[in-house]
Amino acid sequence: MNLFAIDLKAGAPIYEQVLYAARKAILSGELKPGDPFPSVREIAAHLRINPNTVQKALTALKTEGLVETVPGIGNRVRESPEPRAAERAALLNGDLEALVLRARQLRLTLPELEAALRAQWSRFQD
Amino acid sequence: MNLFAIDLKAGAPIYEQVLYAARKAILSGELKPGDPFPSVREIAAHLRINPNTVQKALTALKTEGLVETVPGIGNRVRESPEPRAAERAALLNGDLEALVLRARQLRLTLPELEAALRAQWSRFQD
DNA sequence: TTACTGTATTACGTGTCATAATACAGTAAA
DNA sequence: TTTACTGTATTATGACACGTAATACAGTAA
Repeated sequence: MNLFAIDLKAGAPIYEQVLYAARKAILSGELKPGDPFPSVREIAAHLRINPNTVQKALTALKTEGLVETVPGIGNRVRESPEPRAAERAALLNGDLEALVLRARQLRLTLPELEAALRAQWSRFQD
Repeated sequence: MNLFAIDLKAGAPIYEQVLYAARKAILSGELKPGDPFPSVREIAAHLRINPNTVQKALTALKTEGLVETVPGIGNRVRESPEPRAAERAALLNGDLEALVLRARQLRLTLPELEAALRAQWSRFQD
């Protein structure tokens, strides 16, 4: 099974790091809709962490609609679901405000920030 | 004493919310360098939280260089310190990547995201 | 039947968060 | 000097999240 890349670091919960790496792999196109998604026990063995910790991340992935489970078989990557307006608003208000705040604190200019944004954007498939 | 606006919500540690609100007040220009910064006990009484929780946020503000303490007198807003290159890189790589990832998940377009970024940017003083 | 899947449950240890109650040093004003 | 503010430090306690551990059960495939 193709295991997406994860390198665990201190400072954030393990299950969140697994969740983030899986999101990144799916949304960047590394894993495509219909592709098999690694099993709980496989990921756990590879990262040498507890299967329960992996399952916590998997539950979140299914809630987000990025992964679906075929009972008795395993998981696979889903077609991306329709986003919800409320989540869009939360990103555009809260998360962006926090980002701008930090950028201001670091004395970045708007052009610098925009350039960095576009650079990150281009790292994903369309 | 002028108390900056804070409305506590569930989901995030209280001291982080106090820290964020203080950062926002200072970086947005609501509180200017040289202005007195509210005392630990004053903020604690206003928000009806424990003074120790406020002090935790204050310690972080001093570490960031946004606030300084005059012993026996109180706190005041500092001149913003020089940003560190490492922190800039962390924002431009890690934080921006996470933002772009979420925006992609919500199927935002790059122009939409850029427009929202500029809108948030304009909410602060230059 | 055997060996994989996901899922659920209970228990334990650890650390963070928040509160609480004090205590101490520095400064200003009555 | 006394009083009343500042920030700071310490210790204790309770609630909760996180991670691990050990099982158990149902569904599917070879």
